Amino acid sequence: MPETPTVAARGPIIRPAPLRQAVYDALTELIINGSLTPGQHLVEAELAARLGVSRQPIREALQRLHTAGWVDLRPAQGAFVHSPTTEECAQLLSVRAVLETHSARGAAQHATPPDVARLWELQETGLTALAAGDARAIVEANAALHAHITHLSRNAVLAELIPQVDRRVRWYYMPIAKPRGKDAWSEHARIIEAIAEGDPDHAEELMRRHTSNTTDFYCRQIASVAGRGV
Amino acid sequence: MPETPTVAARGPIIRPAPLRQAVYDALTELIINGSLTPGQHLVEAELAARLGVSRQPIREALQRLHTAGWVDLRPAQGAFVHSPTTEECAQLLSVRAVLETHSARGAAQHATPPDVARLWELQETGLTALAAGDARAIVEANAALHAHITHLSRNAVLAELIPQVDRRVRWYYMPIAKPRGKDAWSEHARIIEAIAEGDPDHAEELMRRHTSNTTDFYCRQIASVAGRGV
DNA sequence: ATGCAGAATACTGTATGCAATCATCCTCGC
DNA sequence: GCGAGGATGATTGCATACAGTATTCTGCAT
Repeated sequence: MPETPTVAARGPIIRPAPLRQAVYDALTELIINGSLTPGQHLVEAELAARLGVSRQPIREALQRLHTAGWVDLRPAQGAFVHSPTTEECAQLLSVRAVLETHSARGAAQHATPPDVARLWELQETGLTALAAGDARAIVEANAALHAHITHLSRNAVLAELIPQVDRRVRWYYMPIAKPRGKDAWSEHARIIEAIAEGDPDHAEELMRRHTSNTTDFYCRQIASVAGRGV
Repeated sequence: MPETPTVAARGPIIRPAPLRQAVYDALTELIINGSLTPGQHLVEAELAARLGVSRQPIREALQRLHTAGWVDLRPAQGAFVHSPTTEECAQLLSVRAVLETHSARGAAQHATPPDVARLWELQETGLTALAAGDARAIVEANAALHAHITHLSRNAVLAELIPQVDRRVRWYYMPIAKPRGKDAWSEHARIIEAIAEGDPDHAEELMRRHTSNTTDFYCRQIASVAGRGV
């Protein structure tokens, strides 16, 4: 559009960077914060108008959202916000457990002292968020810590795959972040210690138990609430 | 890629015109068989002319190829066929090992007699290809068998993630398929037996050793050719 | 009143056109 | 001779336009 992109107070994209990326970020945000509810039909023209762009970047972003598992793309019918089921959450957590366990082993093999120092920093951030009781900050810190452990594993494929799973887990994990937090972060500390000592077997085993605990906690929480699966 | 077998019951497969899917398949084929070499710049207009479609489906297919790891997409510069490194191959194989191991466990827990019968059919196909010495058929049968084991794990997330890794492994695996074949398929047989007996621990352990053997074989092969291993 | 058939509508899928950007190469100055 | 700057060609990114198809509403017959 010939309009000057200077005035972009709300909603519309501000960055002169690739539009599809901005659209992708905007849509994930809208899905995470609940502006777009599971099962909702996403009309391309509507989204285009809402974000102030044409349908083309919208389509490309929807493709990426599809491969990332955020939306279901049904041919000749359009995009729908993905509706997570309890089975899928459990599967997601189980796969995440396997991948994270593997990355913990790699991290213990490759981590350097500066790397470990960075981990302790992230651990501190998490504890602060936990003390403040900010669920969103807790989840974010948790993701940052796990992401860095993945990074330390020096495995590009792992680093590419885990975020795909982890971001979705993050979404489902939000409601249980606070009650689970205390135990989780003390487990984190032990994992970091094992990585610092360069003990792959120990780090792997600790991460296995950590993710297993998280999964169990989630399943129990779901069971106690019952009927949260759409 | 396998469509959901739950609905694929009757009626001729009516494909309205999923051009992007056809383009995606065509391009992957071109990459696998070497018509498009690693590092090559993929010009949209050129591909469009070559496949007889417009640039739009090409663009969408390239997006998917990017997320699948087949091409690198550099902003404002275009798509380039991904150049695999030996480190990446090793990482790919290690991640695949972890995921396949997990899926073998799931398969042993959920497989029914008909499922097992199907596995034996696929095993037979593989042995036939092995006897014929057709490298391509061997790799294909191997992929089919592993894919079915993944399917039997009844884990949608796994079924979504593994092909992303496996198809790329398939590509790198081609050169070593024949020499590795004999041992691989006898190991397959034992894994199928464990699944048939519903023994998750045994199936998991066998698959772990199987993938480990494949990884080692690959690394040794690379080392003997290039002179530098991992 | 209910079920079905037909048309209208809305949306997706595809094609084409235009502007911005990047790479390359030639020319000019030192 | 060598490096810097600008011009030119090519290619991507975005927008718009058109065609095909699924959905929905309406009207009619049962």
